[in-house]
Amino acid sequence: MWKPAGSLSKDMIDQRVSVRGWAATQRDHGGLVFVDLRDRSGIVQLVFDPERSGKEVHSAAHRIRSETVLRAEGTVRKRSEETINPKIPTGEVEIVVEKLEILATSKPLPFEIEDEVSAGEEVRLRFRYLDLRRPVMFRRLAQRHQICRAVRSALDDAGFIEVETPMLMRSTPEGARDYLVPSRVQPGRFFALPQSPQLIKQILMVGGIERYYQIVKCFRDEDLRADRQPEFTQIDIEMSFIEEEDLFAVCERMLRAAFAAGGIEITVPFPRIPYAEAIEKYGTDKPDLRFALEIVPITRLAAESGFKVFREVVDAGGLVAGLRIPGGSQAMSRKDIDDLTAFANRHGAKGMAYFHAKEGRLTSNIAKYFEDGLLERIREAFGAEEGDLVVFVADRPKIAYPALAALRNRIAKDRGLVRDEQAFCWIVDFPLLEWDEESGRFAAMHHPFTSPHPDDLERLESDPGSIRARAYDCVLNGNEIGGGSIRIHTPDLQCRMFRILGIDDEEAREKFGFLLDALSYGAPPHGGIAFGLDRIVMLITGGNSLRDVIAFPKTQNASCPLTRAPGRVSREQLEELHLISTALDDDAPEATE
RNA sequence: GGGGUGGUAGUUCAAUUGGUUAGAGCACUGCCCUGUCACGGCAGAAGUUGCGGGUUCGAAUCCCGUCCACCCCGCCA
Repeated sequence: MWKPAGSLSKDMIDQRVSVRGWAATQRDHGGLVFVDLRDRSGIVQLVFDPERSGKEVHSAAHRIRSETVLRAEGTVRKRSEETINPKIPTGEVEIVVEKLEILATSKPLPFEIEDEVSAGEEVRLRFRYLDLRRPVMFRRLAQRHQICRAVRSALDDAGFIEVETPMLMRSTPEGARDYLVPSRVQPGRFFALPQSPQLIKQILMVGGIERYYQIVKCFRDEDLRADRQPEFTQIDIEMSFIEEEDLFAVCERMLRAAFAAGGIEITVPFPRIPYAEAIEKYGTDKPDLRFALEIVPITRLAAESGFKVFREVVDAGGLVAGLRIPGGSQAMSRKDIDDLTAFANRHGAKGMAYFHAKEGRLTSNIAKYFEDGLLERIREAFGAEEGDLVVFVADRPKIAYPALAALRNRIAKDRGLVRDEQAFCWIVDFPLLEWDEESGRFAAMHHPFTSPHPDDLERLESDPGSIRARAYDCVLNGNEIGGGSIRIHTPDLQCRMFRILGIDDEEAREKFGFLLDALSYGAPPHGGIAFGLDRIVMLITGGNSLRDVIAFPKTQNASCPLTRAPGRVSREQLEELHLISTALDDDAPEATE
């Protein structure tokens, strides 16, 4: 007899039903009382009629307030033609209540429970249980669940098994900052929460699991962003006896299933783009391919100009490159261009030069430094047509490319060039190492367990900077949604790799001995990847923030307004853990001088 | 660590740019109301203007510090 509120329909007319849920709104006419009852399935209108509901039930109805929890029993009635509410799916019927039970009452609400959210985020998170009652929030969580189901099912079909891995692990050098957990039993020693189960899943491959996956929480103690939470969920995958293409095929099938669960059809296979090409064309290793707007290098042409800024950059071995903004000369005001320049400055560029394509030639405040023939060759390089604007950044590649990438995204958004589609790609052939200015040594671009490209192996010691890695990222619409690599599976190569990273044999033994040992007992060639589940769900549900697809997210300073975590602990707890806090404690008595 | 935006009633916002009693919508309380669905009507309560200090005859408004939220840079193998 119990029915979900959203399930009521014409088919149930004259049936006696019972519903339970929350009072969304109450319209008390003194005589007639209407209550919109909400549960997670939807809303149905309850009617309290003094004649049909009885005196007691009717008077109890006056006590119903917003978010009163109740159970009602009554008869489904067809609404008369003029009282049908077309705005809700159950709008053709209503329930004439004959029995009413008030199960719980609610204090006045800090904000209204409706999809068009008016409250600020801090309030929403403090009262997350109210926020979650908003239908859109339930839909997002339900969708997340469906996506997980699809992922599990797709990987299951491909022969993967889900294996749980420890949350209390060893802290390892490099990578993000670890969340540490002190050991009570072993004074002065610490566990680390996993940044990802990287090594443990490789050990699983050595253990003959062959195909592992896990939907698993990971922890990184770094600063937050709209698309970064300190605790987040990965779809973690590892496979034995495979090459890159085998993994890509599995992932493409999995992603197609995941997006289908979110009602989005995607095209596979995804284009493969070498890292170097991505940087040259888009300035970034996570290009948004929903629009073209490719970067055009004009370093050689810039060298011929009399423009000092360009000349100096070229002489220092830098890059001069630009973007053609179709119709930009006509559409953009001087202020728009100034704003764009300020934007480029925020992203590291020292300035932004520009040309208008007008009356068949390029003009601007710097055109006088360029001969006519040179201007024409620059115009041709960009294919600039009447009314276009061309903007330039000149700097070291390390500065210029990111600035151009940021400009590219900004311009496409501003000018409405972004197609409504899901543009996936694999970025491949990453460099194995990158030079770290701070420590004055090479660091692994992906991680130290990534296999170098076999063709480059002989240069590993002689020219480490030139080695390609068997690493790859999966990129969607300018977002990195996954990354992984084919791993090193022999102890010799792993030790060579450690040495290049400045980890000597002794330290390698101390910190990664278990891995080297494992690799010594017949490790299969293997590789894997990890996808950011939260990001994927965010992109599928069209959200702007990870916080909208995580039930209980952290705020920007990594705290939880609901539980007020992190909190203080007692002196006794610290002592038990052999810890002393160096932080000034507000609750402690003032230190006297 | 750095840059930006914001913080005023439970909540979302306003306050003529330093001026005398800090307002409005929604929510809340009371009364009235038999076809509403953003119900309606009448009346009412509700404020440490984030916090601390300063300038001033006078501060929500200006200055300094600090806390919180959001966006970005750094950081995130």
